[in-house]
Amino acid sequence: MALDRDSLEAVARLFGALAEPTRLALLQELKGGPLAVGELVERIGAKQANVSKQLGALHVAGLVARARDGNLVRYSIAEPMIFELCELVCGKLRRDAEKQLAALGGTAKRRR
Amino acid sequence: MALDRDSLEAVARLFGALAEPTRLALLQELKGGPLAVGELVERIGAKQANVSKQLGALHVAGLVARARDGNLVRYSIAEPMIFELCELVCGKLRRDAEKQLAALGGTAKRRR
DNA sequence: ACACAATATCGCCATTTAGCAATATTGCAA
DNA sequence: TTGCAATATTGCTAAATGGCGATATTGTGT
Repeated sequence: MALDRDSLEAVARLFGALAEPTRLALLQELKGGPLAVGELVERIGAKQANVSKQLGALHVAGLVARARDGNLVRYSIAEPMIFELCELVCGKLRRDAEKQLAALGGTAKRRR
Repeated sequence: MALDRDSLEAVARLFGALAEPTRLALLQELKGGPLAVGELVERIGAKQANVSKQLGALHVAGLVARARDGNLVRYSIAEPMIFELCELVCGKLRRDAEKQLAALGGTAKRRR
């Protein structure tokens, strides 16, 4: 079935939330379990203000959940689906890289 | 395994290519088979210049292939994977919409 | 009350980008 | 060649956005 303009915009917004390296890095860290903002700041080496902002964007998109825990705020993955998304994309990138290698005369690559 | 900064940027670029309603509309039309630029212009009701531009973006991202056919240029899907991506996203949006409905007291929804 | 730590928000700047009109390119036919 | 149709590109403007420093908010102690 064909999606109407509004649905396409909603899909685009969701993809847009995944279209930034910093946000992807945050999601990657959260894959291991909930983390507080400060821990995320240390791990990805970005400024606190920006980490907070990007977490806010992920939260608005419904991809992460927030939970106050005393003085800190713990974020967690709200949509495990995003890892399937990333796997699909990584698969394409791997295929592209292998093609590139082959075109440059790399050693034969295994096909599974 | 954790992706490095460059890989995250590559993934982000790919998601970015899917983060625009017009480009999603183009891909949706191409799902039915290859189409020339003019046909796409008619179907999605956008200006020719913009359609050409967005098709170029999709091509750079490696999502569509172009083939000259006489005086026209036919585009086609180069990565069927994108439809799995969209299906995952649409699934989430449907779940969200159902939740919203339930919260507002909508009729009971079937669980599969 | 106070001080302090963790997080969020604000104002700003620089970059990116969708859309547009106009123009350039490309290929076909006469 | 000339003319015409299909597509691409260019120059532009307006809007969105990532990152920054500074500041505001919130919660926990004392």
